[in-house]
Amino acid sequence: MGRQPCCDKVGLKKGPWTAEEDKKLINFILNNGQCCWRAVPKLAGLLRCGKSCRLRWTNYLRPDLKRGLLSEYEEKMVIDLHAQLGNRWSKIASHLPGRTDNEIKNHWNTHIKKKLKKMGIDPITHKPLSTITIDQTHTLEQENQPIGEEKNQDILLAQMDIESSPIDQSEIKSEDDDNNNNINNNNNNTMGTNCANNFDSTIMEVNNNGFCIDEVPLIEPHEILVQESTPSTSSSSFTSSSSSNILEDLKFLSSFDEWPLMENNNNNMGFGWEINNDFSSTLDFLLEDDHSDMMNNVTFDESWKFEQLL
DNA sequence: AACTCAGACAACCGCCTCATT
DNA sequence: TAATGAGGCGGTTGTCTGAGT
Repeated sequence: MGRQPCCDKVGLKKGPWTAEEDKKLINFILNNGQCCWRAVPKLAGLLRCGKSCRLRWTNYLRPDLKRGLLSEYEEKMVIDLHAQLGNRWSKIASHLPGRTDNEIKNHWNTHIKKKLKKMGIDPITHKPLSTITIDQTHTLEQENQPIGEEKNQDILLAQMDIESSPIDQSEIKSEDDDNNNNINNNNNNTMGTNCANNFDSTIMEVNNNGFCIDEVPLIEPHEILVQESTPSTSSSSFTSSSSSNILEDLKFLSSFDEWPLMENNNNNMGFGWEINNDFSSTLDFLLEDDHSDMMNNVTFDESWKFEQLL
């Protein structure tokens, strides 16, 4: 009956992943692709649960991930999407290529929540804090319902200067049945908002085509124009490395032609790993004579590539 | 220098849905 | 059809780091 268990949890390693484990997982996925996570730890020689491997890959090692802080535009999108979808981080993440649900969730909890509170907006209800009672807040928090009202959206738009986002309301309609009541109620409120007006053209187009957002990605990576922002030097990408020598850790990635490459528009942040053909030789050069100090002088684009590798 | 504290984020846990047997 | 596990998801915890004292 049923399937075999994903793993016997005896003797499995927990906690932060080491560079060595990352190497093993990456090599395995590169050679075998993503399939049957249950078998991955054994085949890759890892003492991890398959679930842990999947999480590590999807949240951290995937080559199409963008690292670093969310741009202002992405942040606005997250706020906008959260107002409509609530804490459905995976849905929100699906609109932000290269970002994971975990990353967005963390960013929401650590940055955006505070930002909104500072602005006098309840991060759960997206209502102005002054116009909502504690009881209401508590109730809504428990129910975790996305709230949207014209007034609130106006305030949000005014304060955050939110641009039109490419989300479409059909996504909300296509949600699970158990959410439909709440969502539909929410739609009644949001569909007439300025925010919704911004989506009108998209909505019409999508509805006419009969697409379901769960089936068709709304935004292809190459369609997104993320405003280039000054890269944050406080990016966690470097600090999170469990290795003491970043360049050494990059050695194993010498066969870059195996990684999926994506074209990069010069005006945009790249999606995917945009790596030059000679990047591996550049790495060799850096490794050979300890040119790590050069890392401090690389351009934004170059440093971004390095960050993607870490 | 040592300690405390808070912020940030990676990773885990438990639940849910759906596919498989 | 029921039982079971895989994969996905959201909430929570653990760990690391830097700032402040």
